[in-house]
Amino acid sequence: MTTQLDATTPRAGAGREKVVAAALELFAERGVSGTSLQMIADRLGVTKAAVYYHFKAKRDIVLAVVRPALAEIATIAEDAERERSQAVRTEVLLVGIVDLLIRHRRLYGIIESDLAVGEILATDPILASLGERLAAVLIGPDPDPGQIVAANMFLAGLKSAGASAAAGLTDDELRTHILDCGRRLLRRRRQPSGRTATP
Amino acid sequence: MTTQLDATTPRAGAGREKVVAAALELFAERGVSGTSLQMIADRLGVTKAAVYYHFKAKRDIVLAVVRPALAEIATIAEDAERERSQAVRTEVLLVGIVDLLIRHRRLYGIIESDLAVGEILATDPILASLGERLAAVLIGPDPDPGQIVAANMFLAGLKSAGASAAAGLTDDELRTHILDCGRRLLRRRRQPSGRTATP
DNA sequence: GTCTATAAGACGATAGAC
DNA sequence: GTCTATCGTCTTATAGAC
Repeated sequence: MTTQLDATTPRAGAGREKVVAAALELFAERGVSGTSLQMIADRLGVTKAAVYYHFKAKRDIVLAVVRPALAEIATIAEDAERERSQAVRTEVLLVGIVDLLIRHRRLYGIIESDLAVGEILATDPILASLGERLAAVLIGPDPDPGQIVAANMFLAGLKSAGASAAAGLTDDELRTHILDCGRRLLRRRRQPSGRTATP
Repeated sequence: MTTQLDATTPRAGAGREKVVAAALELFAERGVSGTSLQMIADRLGVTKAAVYYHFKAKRDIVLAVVRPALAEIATIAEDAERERSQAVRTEVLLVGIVDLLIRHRRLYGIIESDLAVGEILATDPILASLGERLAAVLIGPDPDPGQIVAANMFLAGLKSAGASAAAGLTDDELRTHILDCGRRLLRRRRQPSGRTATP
């Protein structure tokens, strides 16, 4: 084992990762605003100052918790963007996001359920535009308002669908049901104004 | 004008209602946890102590802001429960909730986007069970897991669908699109295991 | 009904010893 | 890498004058 740097996290260490793990649990339980550095320190059995050795601000802990999953979403969006048909782009992104949600169930709720997180994410220019970019790939170039509403409902609903309904479901069952919801919401409908295809 | 009590708020007064109005604005802008009593007082041009004359705790302000709309939802749920067919119950509740969302756009986001609100609402036994009760009426007596996931996605997605997509839409257009989403998600599908009807 | 003043404590963050 | 100790600020909430 060398001390070479990891690609995603500068100076990754055991202590640093313990902080991230404890923060993830607490953020999921009580929200980011509802979690103090004292609580993170208590869960690890250390003091606040020890936590500050690994991260110089709370904001950096939030980013460290959230960034890996968001980077994964960005990769999935790139994969989807390479597809030539919009129907396939939608399907690739849909399956990719749902799969990611299943693998990181708790994380999705953290991002979606705290206004403070949005402000922190807005700091990072790549992360800031991710939400809009997802919606854009999900529904294609010139969407009608109905599609925008549907895409937003799906992306926001992912959180709760994964959380409160997860009671007795296996990962595979949950994935199937959420995918079904996504397809229902995002399937292209006939244009209300008449034309169904362009030459 | 007499000084008789209002049914919903004990000792309703102009000052009290100003506090509620200012709190509603701030909660919508910055979340409940992100709003201090100082901010509410500043917006009204008074001191914190003046706010404390009307409400003895922040918790009570949150309840005063949220309770009227939740009471309305409860009434709609009762109306829906009186219908004999499940399809009609779903439709009545669906239309009622969406209509309420349109009328109180900001409020829905407040309830959904702050874990602290959930804890406060859990204090009030009637309000606490409202979410589960809504899902129950929305999908009927013995729902399959897919319906539960769909109902949760719809109820959670309402918030974001109303907020970020509302850019250039009139209330009526937004209502139409959200209703369309709700019907797509909640329409009963064939049972995957075979039987489509019971004798 | 609104004010000043203040209590009592949590918060994020820092300095410096070990 | 973790500690003690602390700074300065913010928080909810109260007491008592006007």
